[in-house]
Amino acid sequence: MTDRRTDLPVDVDDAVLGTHRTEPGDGVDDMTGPTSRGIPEATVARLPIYLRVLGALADAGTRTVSSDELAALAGVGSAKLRRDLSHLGSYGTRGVGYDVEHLAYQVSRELGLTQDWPVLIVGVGNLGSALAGYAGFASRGFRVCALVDADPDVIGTTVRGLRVQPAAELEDVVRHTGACIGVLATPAPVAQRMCDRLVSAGVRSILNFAPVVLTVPADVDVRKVDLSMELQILAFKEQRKTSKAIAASPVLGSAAGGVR
Amino acid sequence: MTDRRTDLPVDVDDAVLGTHRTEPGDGVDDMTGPTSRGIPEATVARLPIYLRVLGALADAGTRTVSSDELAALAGVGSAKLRRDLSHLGSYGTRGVGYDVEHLAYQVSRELGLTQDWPVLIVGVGNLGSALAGYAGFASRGFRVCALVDADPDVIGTTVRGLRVQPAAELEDVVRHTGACIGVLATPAPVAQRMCDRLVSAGVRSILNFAPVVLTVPADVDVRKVDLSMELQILAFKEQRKTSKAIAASPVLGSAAGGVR
DNA sequence: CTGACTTTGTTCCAACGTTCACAAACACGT
DNA sequence: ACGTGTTTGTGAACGTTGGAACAAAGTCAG
Repeated sequence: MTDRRTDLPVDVDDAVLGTHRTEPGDGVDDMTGPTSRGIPEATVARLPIYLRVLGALADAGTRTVSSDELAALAGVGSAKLRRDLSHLGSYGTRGVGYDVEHLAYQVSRELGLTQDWPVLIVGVGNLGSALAGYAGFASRGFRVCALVDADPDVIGTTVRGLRVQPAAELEDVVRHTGACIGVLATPAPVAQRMCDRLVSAGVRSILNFAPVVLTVPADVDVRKVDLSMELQILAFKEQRKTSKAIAASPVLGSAAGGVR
Repeated sequence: MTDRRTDLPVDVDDAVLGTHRTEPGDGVDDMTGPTSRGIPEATVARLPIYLRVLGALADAGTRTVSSDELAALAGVGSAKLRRDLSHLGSYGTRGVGYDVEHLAYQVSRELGLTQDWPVLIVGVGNLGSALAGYAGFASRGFRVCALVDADPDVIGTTVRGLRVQPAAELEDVVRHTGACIGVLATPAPVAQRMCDRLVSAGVRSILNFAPVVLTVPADVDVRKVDLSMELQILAFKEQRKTSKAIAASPVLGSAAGGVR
C-alpha cells in the first residue's frame, strides 16, 4: 500500500471512508489497545538492528532462523528478542523458528519502511554533505529530497546531485517537497532557529546533529546524534575500568588517584 | 573553568550503525567506598548534557544555578536532575543552588575528562576525515592522535594536520601513540576485522560508525552511532503520529487502513 | 538571634524493562 | 499415528528508572 503523504491538508487518496470502530482514539497516549500499538520504546529502538541482521541473513540465502541465532547475531539475549518480536505478532513457527523474509517484511512494515520518507537536510557543511551521500539513506525508504544552507557560497552548488537551496526559502522547500523528516546539520548557534522554522513549516520529526538541546512542541519528535556525548560516556567507562585495574593490581594496590 | 566551546556539528557519512554490547559484565563490583561508584547507566548518559549546559552558563557569566533552571535547560525534570547529581556527591547549597564552575568541574572529573584521551581513527573516508576535524574532539580532553587507512591512495596524505598511516601498521600505531579509544569509520565489511585488531592491540573502548554488529570480549565497551537506526525510529513515530491523526480526523475517522 | 523562605538531597512508590522458566505448539522419525 | 525433541510465546519474578512529596539545611531580612 502506497501511502504517500504530503503534508498538505489532508489527502484522501487511499483512505477508505465509512467504517466505524474508533479504537485508539485517546488524544494523548493510547496504550489500551489489545494487540494494537503498545510497542515499548526500547523494543522499537532494537527493531532496526533485527532488520539489519535479517537482511544479512536473507542475502546469505538463509531461509529460517531461530531466536537463539538471531539474538546472537543481534547481540541481545534470546528472551528479549522473542519478547520484542511478540509485540508485533506471532510470526514464528514453534519447533522451527522464523521465516527470514517474512519476518523482515513484518519488521519493515511495523517501522513504516514500506513507504517513502522524504528527508530534508539543513546545513550542507562537512557533515551535511557527507550525510547527503550516505548510502543508508536511500536504502530503506529514506530519500534526500532537498538540501538547504545559509552560506551564499554554498547555495546553488550541487552536492550529491542536488542543488543547494537558500535557507531563507526553507518553508517553501518543505511545502514543495513534502518533506517529513528534517536533519539538522548546522552549527550549534543556529540550530534552534532552524528547528523552529522546520516545525512551523510542518515537520514533526527531526534528527539533530548539532550539540544543543532543542526545544520543541510536544507533538514533535527529536532524536539526537552526538559524537561528543558518546566519547564522554566511553571515557567514563574507560576510567572506571582503569581504576579498577589499578585497585586489583597487587603492586599498585592502593596508590589511588593515579591516572594512567 | 573555562569555557570550552564545544561543538560544531559532527559528521557522519557513509556508514552508520553498530552495535553495542553491554552486558551483565559491565561490572561494578566495588561498592566499598563512601562515594561508591554505583552511578546508574542512565545517569552517566545524561552527565554530558549537564556538562554542556553548565559550560554555556559559565560562558554567559552565570555564577550559580538552581536545579529547576538547570533541568529546564537540559530538557529533563528537576527531580531527575537532582537525583543524578546526588550520585556524584553533595555539591549544591540548599537555598541557593549549584556553583556553576565547581559543578562543571565535578562532572568533568567524574566523566574522566580531566585527563587526556588519545583517540585513533580507523578509516579516513568522507566520515573519518570529517571526524578528524570535529572541534568537539579536541575540546574536552579528547585528542586525535593518529589516523589509519587501508587505501594506498589515502595513506601518506595529510588530513587535518595528521599524516594517514597504513592500516597494516595499526598495532604499532596503537602501541606508539598509546591510543585508548578507537573510532571505527570504515566500510562495514572490514569493521569487524579492524575491531579485532584494535582489541588485540589493547584498545578497550570503541566508537563504531560502521553499520554492523560488532562482537567483542566482555571487557571491551562499544558504542554505536547509527544514522540509519535513528531514521528508522523517527519513521516509526511519524507513522504512528499520522495514523493517529487519521483516526482522530472527523472525516477519515476510522478507515483503519494499514493497521495490522 | 529568630523566623520565614528557598532549594537541595532523599524517601517512597509506580511504571517500565529484562530475565527466568515453562507450557503450548509444531516438525519429524519411526 | 504416536511419541520425542525442538522452539516459540508468555506468565511471573526481578531489577532499574522516573516522578511526587517532604524533611533537612542553608540563606536572608529585620
